Parts: sequence; structure tokens; C-alpha cells
Amino acid sequence: MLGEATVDWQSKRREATRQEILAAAWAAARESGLAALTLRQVAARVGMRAPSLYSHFTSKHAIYDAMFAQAWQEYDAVAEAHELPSEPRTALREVARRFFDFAVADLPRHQLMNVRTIPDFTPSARSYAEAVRVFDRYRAVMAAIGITADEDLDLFVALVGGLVDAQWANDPGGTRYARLLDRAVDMYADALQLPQVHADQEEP
Amino acid sequence: MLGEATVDWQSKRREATRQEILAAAWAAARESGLAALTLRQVAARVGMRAPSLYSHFTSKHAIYDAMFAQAWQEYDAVAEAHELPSEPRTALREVARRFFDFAVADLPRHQLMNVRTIPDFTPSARSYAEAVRVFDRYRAVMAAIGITADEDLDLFVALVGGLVDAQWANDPGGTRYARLLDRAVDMYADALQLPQVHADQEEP
DNA sequence: GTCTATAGTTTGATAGAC
DNA sequence: GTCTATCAAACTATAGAC
Repeated sequence: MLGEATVDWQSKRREATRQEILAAAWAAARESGLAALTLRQVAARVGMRAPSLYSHFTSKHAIYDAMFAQAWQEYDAVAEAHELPSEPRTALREVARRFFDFAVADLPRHQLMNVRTIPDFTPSARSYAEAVRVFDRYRAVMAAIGITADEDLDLFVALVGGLVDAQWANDPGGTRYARLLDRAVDMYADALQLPQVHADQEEP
Repeated sequence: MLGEATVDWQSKRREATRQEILAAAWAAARESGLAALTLRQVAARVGMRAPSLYSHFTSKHAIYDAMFAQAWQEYDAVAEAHELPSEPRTALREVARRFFDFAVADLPRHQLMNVRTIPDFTPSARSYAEAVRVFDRYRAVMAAIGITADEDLDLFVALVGGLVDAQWANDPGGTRYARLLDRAVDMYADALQLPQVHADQEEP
């Protein structure tokens, strides 16, 4: 009587509940701040009492961990969706803009992905693998542009990440550092002596 | 009988206690993380009970606020202490190295100064003024080097800050991004067409 | 003025009924 | 799987000893 169909339905329902809880956690984090998230707050949003969450996550950190993995999966999907232009400098600009826009769109998500904000929280190996997957894709994209040295990859990450952090710290919601992004990328491309774009529309 | 001398002694003692509490708070933050700091933890370090701290600070946030001001005062003292070389690129490297080393030396201090880690904490106007003082000094130093445009100042802050954040996030305690600092500064100096250093010791 | 004692509230987590 | 009940720890605030 309890065949595969029942088990399947149950596990689907269980997964759906997990996703509901995660969505509630993101909403709560956006409202109160990532570190200020409380289990009662999350539970209330899904119509539960706080202890019930422990049927789906072993601890508060386990929720943070699932959020961490989900955020990197989201970014991986964004990166996968877009084809890059063949011209190296244009492609480089797009890589930078893509990461910048994603990081600037959601503060708690950015904090969880790129800043160690929660004391004692370290992503599990399983969740960290999602971040590694994105970095592997980044490595491949940069190789296609013509950049392969580890130090060059690190410098680009630091450059774009620095603009993101400065944007959040000094002008949240504004464009003070967003405006500098293309210029920063060009500066980097010049230093690496990447081929210049054909200046078709220069000085008309 | 209660003359100026008594008042002076009392206020000195009071200020000393304040400083003891702040020192204990820094130590606790370094041990447990900035956001995980508890008043009991701080009080225990100075041989008090938690409520006694309220005689010296009106709230936990007031302690964070005093720490924020103290951190920027510290940096201002570091910046004031050093004379900069006259050669622009060398000076620029020193400005970057000074900030980088300071930020990488102490995680909770860096988080408090440059990252919004504590939910609901915003520095008071009085404390924020300390950060502004440092930025004004930065502006003057950069002007002496020959850099005055706001966008140029912002880009340099983002560049060096990005290396700091990447160092903390991806290689805490290491030198993976510290090694890229001079190269990053040169890249920036090239983009701004700062005069080249005399290549006295090039290709010996 | 400074500290202790203490009370009230919030939060993460566990136990056990159903 | 969800609930109620409950605990330990932590922040805030107040009353009162000295």
C-alpha cells in the first residue's frame, strides 16, 4: 500500500516545504539584516512555530548553509544563461557588469556569498562546492578571453569586488561606484595589454 | 573640600575605566567575532558584572560606536606619523600599503570600520567625524601626489579595499592578495598617466 | 557616583504529546 | 510533521546598597 508513489509524493512535499522556508529566510534577511534573522521570524512567515523548523533543518546555521548554496546556484544559472561576445574587452566588461549587478542587487545575499558576516558560520563542503563550480566557470570564461594566470584572475576578482563593497558601504542604492566599473575594467585590460577594440565610432 | 582636584581625579579614573572596557571589547571581538560580542563577556574581562557596563556606556551599540571612533583615530595616528616620499608612484604605493596592512591586521576592526556587519548599528555623527577626518587627510595626500578628481579617489579606495576584502575572504592570514598590491597600484598609476619612476636599477 | 541584585524579554534549541 | 512546554543564555532596565 505504501509504494514508490507515496514516497515520491512525500519527498516532493518535503522539498517544497524546505524551499518555502528558505524563501521566508531570504525575505526576513532582507527586512531585518542577515545576522539579525531569527527562527521565530522565519517560522511565522511560513505559518509555523519556530521548533517546527527543526524538522527540516538541523540548526539555524544549516539554514544559512542552504541559503549560501542557493545563492551560488543562482549566480551559476545567471552566468550560464548568457553568451559572451567574442571581442575580449567587451566580454570582460560583461563579466564584470554581470557580477557587479548581481552583488549589488541583494545585500544579505552578497554578505552571505562574499563576506564573513555571521560569526562561527562556515559553509559546508557540499555548499562550498557550488561556489567552486562558479569559480571554475569564471576560469574558463577568462581563458576564452585570453587570461589564464592565477594572479590575473585574482586581481580581476579583487577589482570588481572592491567596487561592489565600496558601493554597498558608501553609496547603497546609488551609482557612485557602478559608474567607475567600465573604466576599471579598461584599466585592467590595458595593464594586461588586451587587444584594443576597433575604434569604429571614435571622434565622429 | 571637593575641589577641582577631586573632580579631575574622578574624571580621569572614569576615562580609564572606559578605556579598559573598550580594550576588553576589542579582545572579545577578536576571540568570538565582532557580531557575537556579549556584554557579559566584556564585563568578565574587566572584572565586572554585565549591568555595570551601563554606568559607562548607555548601550551595547554605544560600545560599538566608541570602538568605531577609536579605530579611525588609530588609523589617523598611523597616517599622521609617516612622511610620504616625494616621488608620486612611490608615495602612492605607500598610501596603499599603509591602508592594506592596517585593514588586514585586525578583522573585527576592519569589519567595524569598512563593512556594515552589525545590524541596526550606524555610527553617531560624533564618531563618523573621525572617519571623515581620515578621508580629508587622504584627499590632501592624494592632491600632493597629483590626484584630485573625486572619481579617481573613489577608484583608488575601491581598488585597495577590494584587495583587502579578497584577502580576508579567500586567504585570511596569507599573502595571496597582498602580493598583488604594488602591481595594482602601478596599474592605477599607469591609467592616470602618473610620471614614471626613474629606472635607475632596471636591468642591471 | 559606582556597582550588585534582580526582573523581564528575546532567542536558539530540545523533549514529548498527538 | 507539527505542536506546546520549557531551558539556558543574552540584552535591557531598574532598584537599591555603599
